Amino acid sequence: MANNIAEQIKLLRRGTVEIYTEAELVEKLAEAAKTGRQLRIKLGLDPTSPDIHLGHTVVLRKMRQFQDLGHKAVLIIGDYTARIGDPTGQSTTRPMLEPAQIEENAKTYFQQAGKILDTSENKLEIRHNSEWLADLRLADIIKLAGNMTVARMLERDTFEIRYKKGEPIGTHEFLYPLMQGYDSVMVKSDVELGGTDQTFNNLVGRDLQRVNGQKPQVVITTPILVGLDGKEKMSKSKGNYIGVTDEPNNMFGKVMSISDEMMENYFTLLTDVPSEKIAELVNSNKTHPKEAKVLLGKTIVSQFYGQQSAQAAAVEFDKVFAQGQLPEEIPEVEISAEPIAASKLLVHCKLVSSGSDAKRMIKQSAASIDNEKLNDPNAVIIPKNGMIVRVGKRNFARLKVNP
RNA sequence: GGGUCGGUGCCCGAGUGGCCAAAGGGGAUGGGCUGUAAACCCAUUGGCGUAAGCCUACGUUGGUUCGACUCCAACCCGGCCCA
Repeated sequence: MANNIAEQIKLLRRGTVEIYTEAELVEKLAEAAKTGRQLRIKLGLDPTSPDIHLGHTVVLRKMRQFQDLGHKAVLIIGDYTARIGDPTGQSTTRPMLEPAQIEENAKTYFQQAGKILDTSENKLEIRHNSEWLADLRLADIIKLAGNMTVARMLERDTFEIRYKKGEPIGTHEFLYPLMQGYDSVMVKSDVELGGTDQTFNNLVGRDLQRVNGQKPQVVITTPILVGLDGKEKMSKSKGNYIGVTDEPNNMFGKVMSISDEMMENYFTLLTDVPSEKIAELVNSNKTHPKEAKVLLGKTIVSQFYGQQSAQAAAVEFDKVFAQGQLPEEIPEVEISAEPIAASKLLVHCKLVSSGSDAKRMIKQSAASIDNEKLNDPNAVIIPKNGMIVRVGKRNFARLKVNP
């Protein structure tokens, strides 16, 4: 690994928005190099939604870089926070979670995060914040709260925006940044990573550490990855995400659907392709955008499934979408040999959400059987083995007739 | 606690007794153009029913009315102002 501090900084700086402060980071890295002490790199995670997507991997990849430089990842499971119901999600309060559910989620999370992180024992430490938060008494909490002013709290942009818009802000919401900051104190973190949406919370950690006589952590913020729609942040609930457990073909296809403008961002944040190379790839005079995107797709898929699967996904994609051929694998649907109305058949194959939807699709001539367009929802179909039912470009079903 | 405004379909938002499954926009889906890109264009967007039509839906519960998303009452939730 790079021993040169300047090189380390260059590496760590890629794909970050801000480092508070870089000078302090240099100092810590230098000290670590000199004394051999591992830096403690903190990352808080929310155990309410276990499945992780590429948006999460941005910060996880940054964590991995620190690990590769010899430092220790300290993951904090916000189990206590989750038990109360974390309101950080801008508007609505999240539901409280049972401890068992939290553990379940955390397990899934680690399974998935392990695809990015180094999970060897001396590189990873996992803590639950209930460990110290559960024991705090009211007096402790009030004292903690005394470290923060209301004006300061309102600087936080989500609060500021909501306050100006007249949206409710629960008093307890002021406690979350304090709790997270307190986590930093308790694990003696040297560096905290997080998306830009966590900036405020993480900076509070610095304040609290200072108050508690610790050297303040360096806060590194990473960009929020834009989702497939090109507008909003990638999130499961918005459905604009690429999950790390998505099948290779699906993953590749999703990458192919992003807009050209997003490629540079994805290359920078989700791959190790050197920036000079990226510049060439996103310059449409030098590289055809589609070619660049295929490379992007392959690179991303191979991180999770290896070169071979990535290549296969690219081939399959070309076959199905560029050439309009049938995909390799078509879900098989069992059905009885009874004659059935076309619209019902689509419902049976789960290619549409309802009978009405089926009728709509047929009316728009979006549905076909064995490549023949359907035009009458009531047409009677006699199911035959191997019949291919299709709706739109990408929804297929192959019939399997039960005698 | 008092006053006041408001709660509508996935989201935003119009509607203020029948013409309302509810304007408009966003999103989503299907199609066109393409590189399953963007932009743009067209269409669709509660469920059931072959259809006529029926059912469910406008915070909750009751009421007025031939008829309510629209009026009344109570309740629940939220904003703002006052204390």
